[in-house]
Amino acid sequence: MSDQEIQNHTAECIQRLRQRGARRTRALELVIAELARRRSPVTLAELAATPAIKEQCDPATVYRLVMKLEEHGMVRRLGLHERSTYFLLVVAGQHHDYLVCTACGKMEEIDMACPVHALEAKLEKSSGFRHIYHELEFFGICPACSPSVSAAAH
Amino acid sequence: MSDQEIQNHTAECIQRLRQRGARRTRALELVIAELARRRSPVTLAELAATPAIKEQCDPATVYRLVMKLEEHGMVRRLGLHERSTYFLLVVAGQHHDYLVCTACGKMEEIDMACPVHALEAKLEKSSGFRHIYHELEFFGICPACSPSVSAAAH
DNA sequence: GTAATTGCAAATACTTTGCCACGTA
DNA sequence: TACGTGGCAAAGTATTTGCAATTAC
Repeated sequence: MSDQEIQNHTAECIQRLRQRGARRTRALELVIAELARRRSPVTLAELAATPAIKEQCDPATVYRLVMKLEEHGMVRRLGLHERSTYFLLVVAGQHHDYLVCTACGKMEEIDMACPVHALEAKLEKSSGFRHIYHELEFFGICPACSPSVSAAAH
Repeated sequence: MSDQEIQNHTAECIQRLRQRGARRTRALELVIAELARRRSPVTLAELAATPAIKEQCDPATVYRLVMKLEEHGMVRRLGLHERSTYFLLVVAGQHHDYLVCTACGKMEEIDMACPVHALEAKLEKSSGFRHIYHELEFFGICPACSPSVSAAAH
């Protein structure tokens, strides 16, 4: 996202939160802007360690803000099999799937049409679940790790 | 799986591990058999709390065994957005996707042809990753939770 | 002024490791 | 006997909460 888009999205998120009784605070702005700035999922620790945030917010505050954003559907969590959870800002029209190395943890976005979207509507009907979204990850051994991971794993 | 299939699969797993220097122990048998018996992903805590296991194994042992099984590709971990990780026995020809309620955590298997398998081979070529598998989960609000989760989430 | 928010510190929960005794081959 | 394995206990890491002080409106 461009700086302009980041600003717009940040403003929009804050606006939506304010309509639900939340207050506009510096910490909130910083966290949303940083999430918008990043293109990839981040852990709470990474987010809290961002210089601008680190200087001005307590990690507990970051935690509570991200939880609030998640409650309101503005942030999603991702299970990438690391010890800690990853979070990602929800931006309309944007969706990515990931390819993760089970040996070194390297994660890359997959650039392809996601074949699963079409199923969501169908699934809503058949299951009765609402607000369905999906998460799709591929796991494997990346080229760099290939040599060190022998046939042992299979 | 039937009792017979559970026994067969347990024996096969142990056999494969033994070929790699592992020893046949009671704890190993119990853990694999329990994983084979269950149809759904389990956490380490759940596994360790299984009566037969609880009586005869320390949780740390269960942890180490599951890690070992995972190293050898016999168990996979699943990110279902709970605080703890879920594990699932790998059985050739079996694959399931899941639908999880973000409000109560209820998880159900989805009974449908998985539309993603076909992509794995293609992805191996384009990415250079080896031994690719995928994980696909759908998240949403289940019918039981629908009333209590107002429009707030959207 | 009122209610939401923050920082700090402490409590949980989950995961991981060290070490020595033990069991398997 | 030799080395993988198990139990117990402790350490490490991530997450979550309590509470008083602060800030937004």
